[in-house]
Amino acid sequence: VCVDFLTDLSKIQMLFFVVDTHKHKEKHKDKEYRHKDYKKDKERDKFKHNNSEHKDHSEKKNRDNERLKHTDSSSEKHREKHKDKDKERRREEKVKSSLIAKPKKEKENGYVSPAAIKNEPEEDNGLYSSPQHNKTSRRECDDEEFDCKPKKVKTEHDKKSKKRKHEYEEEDEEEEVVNKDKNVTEGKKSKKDEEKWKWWEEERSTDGSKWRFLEHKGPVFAPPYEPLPDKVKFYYDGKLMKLAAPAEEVATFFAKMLDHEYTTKDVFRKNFFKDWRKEMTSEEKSKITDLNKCNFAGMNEYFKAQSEARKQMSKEEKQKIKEDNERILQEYGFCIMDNHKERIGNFRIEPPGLFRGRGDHPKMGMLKRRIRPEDIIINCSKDSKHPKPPPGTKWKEVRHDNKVTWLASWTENIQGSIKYIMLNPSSRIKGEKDWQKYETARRLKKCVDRIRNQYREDWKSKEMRIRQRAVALYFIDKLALRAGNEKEEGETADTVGCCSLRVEHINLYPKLDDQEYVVEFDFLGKDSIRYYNRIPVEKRVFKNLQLFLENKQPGDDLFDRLNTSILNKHLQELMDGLTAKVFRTYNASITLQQQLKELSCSDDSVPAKILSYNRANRAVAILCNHQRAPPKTFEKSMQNLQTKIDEKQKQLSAARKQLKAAKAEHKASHDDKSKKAVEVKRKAVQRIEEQLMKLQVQATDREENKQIALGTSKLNYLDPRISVAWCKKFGIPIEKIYNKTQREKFAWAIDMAEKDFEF
DNA sequence: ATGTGCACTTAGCATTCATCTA
DNA sequence: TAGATGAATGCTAAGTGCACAT
Repeated sequence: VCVDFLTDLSKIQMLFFVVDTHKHKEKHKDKEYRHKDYKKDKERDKFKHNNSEHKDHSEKKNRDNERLKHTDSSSEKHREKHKDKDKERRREEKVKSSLIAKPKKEKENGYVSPAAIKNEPEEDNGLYSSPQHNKTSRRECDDEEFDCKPKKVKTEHDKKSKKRKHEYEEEDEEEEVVNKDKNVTEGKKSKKDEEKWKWWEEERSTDGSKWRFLEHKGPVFAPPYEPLPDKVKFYYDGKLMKLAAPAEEVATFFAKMLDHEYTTKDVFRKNFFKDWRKEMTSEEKSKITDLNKCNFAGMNEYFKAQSEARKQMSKEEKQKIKEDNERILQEYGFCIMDNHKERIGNFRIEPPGLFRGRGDHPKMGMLKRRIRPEDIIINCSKDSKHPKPPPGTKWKEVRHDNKVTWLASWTENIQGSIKYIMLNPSSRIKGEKDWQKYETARRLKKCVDRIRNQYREDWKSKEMRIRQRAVALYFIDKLALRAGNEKEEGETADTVGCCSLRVEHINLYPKLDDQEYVVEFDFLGKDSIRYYNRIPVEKRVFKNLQLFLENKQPGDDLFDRLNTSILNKHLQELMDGLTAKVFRTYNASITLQQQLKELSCSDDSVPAKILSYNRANRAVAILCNHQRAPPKTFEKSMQNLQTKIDEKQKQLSAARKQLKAAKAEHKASHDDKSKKAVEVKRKAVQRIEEQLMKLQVQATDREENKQIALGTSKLNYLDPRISVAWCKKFGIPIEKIYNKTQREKFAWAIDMAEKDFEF
């Protein structure tokens, strides 16, 4: 039965890339591989792909399941080539402090119902004047927003939803940590109350302000450095050496990472050493001139022992730490925004350390310096209780800008970018934005056909820039590529998106296997994750690409007449609020919806339905190229699971035998007792069958998920209302799909989506 | 058109927590 | 009950896109 069930399942859908563990196992054994020896691998890949048949039939997902993070050596070439373009680094501290918020153009805020005007005069002003509604005359995409705007049906509605909410909470408490919840602080209670606030049933402000009142306690700073005890030794060139605190601190950053691959990389070591020397006394500086002569082993052992000791702590000690953390959370982890207590996302300032850039980052290993109160800009209401800086210190600035959402900010010293302290995803301010994002994507749904027709027309344009724009847009739409902003060279890893693709990132095959006009993409995208895909395109696209490639070097831009701002300007004209990234959201969500429709079968058991959901989710993750390193223990845990399955199977056949025996017994005796025995056995068989099926489903799911990360798409690209509707339709408890954090983030969707919701 | 600063979203990896197993 | 394991959470880097200046 189970085997049949599984084969059926695999028949159902076609989004499967075949997991060829044999071929790929070796490569993935350790993740170190990912950054090494890439060039060779690239060649091998090409070869492999030329010769291996593609088993994946899904058009969009026609890509290798072997996508690796890596380092691209061709970037070197590229950097050389463009060196002349290199601009002066803007590393210098920009301490420009604009005290007052610049008057900005009003932000899109599309959900206000003209019928429900609030009394507050400040809101009246903006109410009808959402720029989005004034600007364009083409409104065909707009209506949706009005359908979904928060409805003001207070009383009635409230009762209903309150009841619903209660149901959720009860389930919550039964399934999760009831007991623990109780003995944790009182503060929890008011938090619980806050969770019930349904901001999505309220009107939105339309004047571009993000809040009216904001009060918080400021950030939590990293604990000060504690010098090492004397027993911890550091040797330079074999000789014992005691470092002064500043240099010692930086040395410990390195010592803690000794086991990490980073510390073997030249760039990392070079950057670290350079910055480390800046922290040394002149005496230290003159002695320590070669990183290779430094012996951090003693420090490294010390930290290992420390973390071991932490693990071995008694229950009481652990409990105390937990309570301390909880206290800090209660004090600093929340703020008051417009009459509601809201959770802050990251209220701790990033501690000092060594910069860990991803991929081939030119700045890896640089010292991330300690942030002091003097570096922090506080943002809060004028009439709020301002946060106090730690005794003896001052804030850099306190401002009152309600056009932004952050509570505190500082400038980071590696890239010179600004870091922010903002609210948790469950907050109103994040939730509204998220909801709005999906509404924009739904508007795109309404006009996507028109836009697609248009770019197909544009492939024929006599203007090069229009053709390039149209082809790029086609990629963004079809392959869900990122926009690809330009980046400053030498400041970050060499990665690209659609508009910044270079000639070296694609290969054209007029004919490949039995397909025509195949484009092969091979480049490093965000986070230096490799995007590898081969895909047949329409002839016209192919011819255009050939045209774009004419007379170009590998390091030249593929779309030399295009950048993201040109593209987005064009998109803005096609639909209000449309940008390149909306396509990713749209295609992700629509794919989920379609896949769910195709894969779900109401006769399936709950685990089977959830497998279907995960597969739909997976299709999206593949589309968006969301990868992960295969877990270190993957093979082992698969084996364990297989062992379990084997055992279950044995159990099952044993149970079946017993059932047979019982039946025979019953046939012979026809008494009540034997009848009962048959029933008991039958039940046992059934139970074991179910367990076995569950295990097998689990195994399938896990195997398919080896290199694919579902979380990112679930959290950022899939309209949660699709999932909620699906759960309601198929009677799946929402907890099976969203964990606690996710349910908090998507509370708005869980509350408002009914089973007939259509993206 | 181009450059730059800023605000905010999206991303994968590291660490911690909870649960299961021996 | 310790230790292993997988899930959840935390952390912060790396994107996108817009406003504004030149």
